[in-house]
Amino acid sequence: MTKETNRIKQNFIEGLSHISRFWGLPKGVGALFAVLYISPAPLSLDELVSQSGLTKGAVSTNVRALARMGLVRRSTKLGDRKDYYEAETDFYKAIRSILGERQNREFDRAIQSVKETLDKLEAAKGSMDEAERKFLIQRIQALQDFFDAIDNLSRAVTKLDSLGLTTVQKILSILK
Amino acid sequence: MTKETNRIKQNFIEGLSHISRFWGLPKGVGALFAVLYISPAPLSLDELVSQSGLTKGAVSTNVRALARMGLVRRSTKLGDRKDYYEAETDFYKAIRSILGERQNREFDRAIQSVKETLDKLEAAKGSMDEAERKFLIQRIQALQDFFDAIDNLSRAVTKLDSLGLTTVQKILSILK
DNA sequence: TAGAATGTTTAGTATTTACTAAACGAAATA
DNA sequence: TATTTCGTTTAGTAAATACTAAACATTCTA
Repeated sequence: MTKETNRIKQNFIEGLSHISRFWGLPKGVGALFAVLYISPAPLSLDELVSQSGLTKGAVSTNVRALARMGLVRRSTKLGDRKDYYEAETDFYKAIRSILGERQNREFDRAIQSVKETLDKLEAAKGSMDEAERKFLIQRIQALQDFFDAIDNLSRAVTKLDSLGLTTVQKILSILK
Repeated sequence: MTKETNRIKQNFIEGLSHISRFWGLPKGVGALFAVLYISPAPLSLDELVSQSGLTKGAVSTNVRALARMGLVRRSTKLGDRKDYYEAETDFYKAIRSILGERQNREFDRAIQSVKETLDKLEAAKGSMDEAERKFLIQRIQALQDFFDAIDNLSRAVTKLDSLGLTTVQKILSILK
């Protein structure tokens, strides 16, 4: 591999590391995805270690996170007990996977707590100032509705085949 | 304010703190928004201090972050030099503000670095293996296209008046 | 079964982030 | 001009996070 090639790849890896951090993920996650994404063939954990500069432990956990998000796939070669990883190149598939993941975990629980507050308010009829109760219910219900809308949008997105420019234009033209 | 009322409010504040952290924001941000959101009137910085349990410094910086995101508005009262803050209740407006904010800042810069890599690859004709160059260009171009699609989607969203259930259903029904 | 190869987990550390307390600056009032 | 009121900034600290190095468990091979 030429010096120039190497420099360009390094630049790309750093770029994705940065984007990764911007999205609140460890930069190692971005770096590993970058390494895999510009590799024409699946890479083993040790290859990831040498190409990313991270240690085995870090690669192990970060690449697992990537797999959970659907951004990389795990594969094996016959007669080789190493695990190999390759980048998912269908980003829409990855988005669907990520949204699905988030849906089921903390996001739902977090939203649940808002619903809980609402239930408590409904039950508190009589035990608190009625005007205030009405006000709080109205406000928190509006928040709840908003979360539901987000939830629905995310469900909608997971059903799309892609998010190409034409799709977006289509959406826009219809709603404008 | 009754004990019960207080307990319910506290529950709500904790809920939003949690959601805030889930979205990668300081929990103080969520707490402050919650306090403002369930307040029928704008609150001063000192009132936020007492109702959130944070110190002045923390409230100052966190509430400023909220204002930058468009989730709270600053206001003043005549003949009173305190600043007052109130929650934005139009969440779609807030979303537009947040997306607009993100757009212009780091996200653009991050994406720019991918574009940069692409340019370098284009310029590297001759100075590296041609097959590999073509491969890298193809891959990174695909990533670039994806980012552009996201960018367009976010622009599209900022143009929507709301994201109500009917809107989402409309999108779905058209694209399915 | 001993040894090697592989991936995961753990314990400790470094880094980053968000907070507190207090100093500060600016603006209003006396 | 001195004093008070208010918000911001700063310096230091606490907490959370992501990493490294090494121990560990498991599976394969000799």
